Amino acid sequence: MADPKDAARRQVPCERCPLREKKVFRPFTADELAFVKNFKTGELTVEAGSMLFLEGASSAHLYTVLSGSAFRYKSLPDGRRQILNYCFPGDFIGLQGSVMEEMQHSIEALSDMVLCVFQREGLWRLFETHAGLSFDVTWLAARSEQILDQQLLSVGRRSAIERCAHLLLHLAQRVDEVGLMGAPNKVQVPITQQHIADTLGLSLVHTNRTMARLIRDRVIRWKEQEYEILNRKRLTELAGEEASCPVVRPLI
Amino acid sequence: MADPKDAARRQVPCERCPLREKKVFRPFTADELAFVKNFKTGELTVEAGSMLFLEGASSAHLYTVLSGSAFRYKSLPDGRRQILNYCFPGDFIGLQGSVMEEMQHSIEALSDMVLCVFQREGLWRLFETHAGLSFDVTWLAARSEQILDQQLLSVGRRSAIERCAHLLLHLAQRVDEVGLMGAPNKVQVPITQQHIADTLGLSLVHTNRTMARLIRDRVIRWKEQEYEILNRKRLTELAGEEASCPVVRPLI
DNA sequence: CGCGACCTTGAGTAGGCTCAATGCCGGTGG
DNA sequence: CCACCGGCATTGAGCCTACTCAAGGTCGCG
Repeated sequence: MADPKDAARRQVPCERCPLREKKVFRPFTADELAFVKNFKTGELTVEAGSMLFLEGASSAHLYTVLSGSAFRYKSLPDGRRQILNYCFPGDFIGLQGSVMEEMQHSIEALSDMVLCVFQREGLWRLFETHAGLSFDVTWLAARSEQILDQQLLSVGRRSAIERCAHLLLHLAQRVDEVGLMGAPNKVQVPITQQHIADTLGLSLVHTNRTMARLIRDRVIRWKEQEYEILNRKRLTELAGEEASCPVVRPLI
Repeated sequence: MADPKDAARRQVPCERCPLREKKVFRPFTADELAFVKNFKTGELTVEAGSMLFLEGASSAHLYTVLSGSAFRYKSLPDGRRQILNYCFPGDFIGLQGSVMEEMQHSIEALSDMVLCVFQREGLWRLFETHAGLSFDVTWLAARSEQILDQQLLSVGRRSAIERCAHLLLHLAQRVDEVGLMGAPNKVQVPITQQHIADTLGLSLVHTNRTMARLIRDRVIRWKEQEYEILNRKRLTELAGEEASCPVVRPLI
């Protein structure tokens, strides 16, 4: 797990990284690209279900997701679990671990993943030599805080069906941003209803019944590895909020 | 509101800022201190109840809380409100607004406050010239994300009494860190039970009943402008978690 | 064919919600 | 000085959303 020996050798050179072409990511200067290329120490391939980070452990690495997805969570001593956020391609993860001594959350791969690996010390050089990239790191931190804010609003103040609607839209948007939406409105994310329950602070049974309502009313279609949005208008009404427009962001 | 004309003239010079003496804040170099002093453009005094930031507006300012406290929240169109976090002396607020175009949350003063004012553009100079301070800004962003993680775990997965216990301990610790705890275990924070309810995702009535249990069992004492922890051990048991140890942090 | 992972469904319960009233200040204006 | 009002805390009653416990059902895989 996170063992450098597993790092794949077939590196994709950063300047030809397929992610970088997506329009959500801001163009980098040649200099920035060169730095990032050097900052990157390898690639890591992990299987679905692997732990990328473990609460309480410390971590020497930072990652950028190249492909696949993961989720970040915290647990209570008795096993209750709260999923905090999801990680998709382009997401920069592990900053907390590089900045504090000890991870306060765990991250588990939802699917097989490929990750760009960076060393914790490299981050310091980044701050010393590249103001623009430093700002980007901060920007990304602020953005993930924003997502967390939304999530907290949902869990604290929305009803079960509103929470489901909001989450389904949120995931759809994030997947779409990185061009992973299969057919239009087909969201391919390998989550189970248990994941949804743990994200929304609901029980599995109640989540199932709530999703069943959405399915019965033909608002969505649900399959094990993907779902489809059939009635986006209705889903948005239920979520009771605008879907914030996608913003151009850095890819480190 | 946030009007530069209100900026008080009686600036405290940063090098003699009383906050800076507290041991929670890391010592700054003379150079860092000089930069921050220059970065600071004034002070702002606001009354309890004022809005520091408004969801949907944009903001040209960043603040560091010098005295007083505030809370950060989001609302749903129908008025349901979720408090996301509290702001105490030493907290650096408004980063989201400086980094994104538009605020995604509001901040309201709980008490009269004095704030250090910084200009958004100054932040860019900070990143260009001071790697250490840039890292600090990122560190602070990561830290507030951590607090949010804890909060989300609470709201999503803890019972009402566990949530109350956790929040009361959390606030106590934050207040203590900056040396604002009155008598030992006396936490002076001007929050109402409505604030607690909105923080924890509970109704006012249920919050009241839950607090009543804590009061009846002599775990805490509750007054309008402060509460006192009578039985910290019990409160910690209820919260079902360690109170994370205070960490040395930067003060910008 | 059995097993594990996931989804479904039923039944009963309870934690937390809403509505509604009351009590208790402290401030304000007549 | 008193009456009134607004903000906050408190309490009762009834309800409902969401939870728990418990069984299946389906599907893919070894």
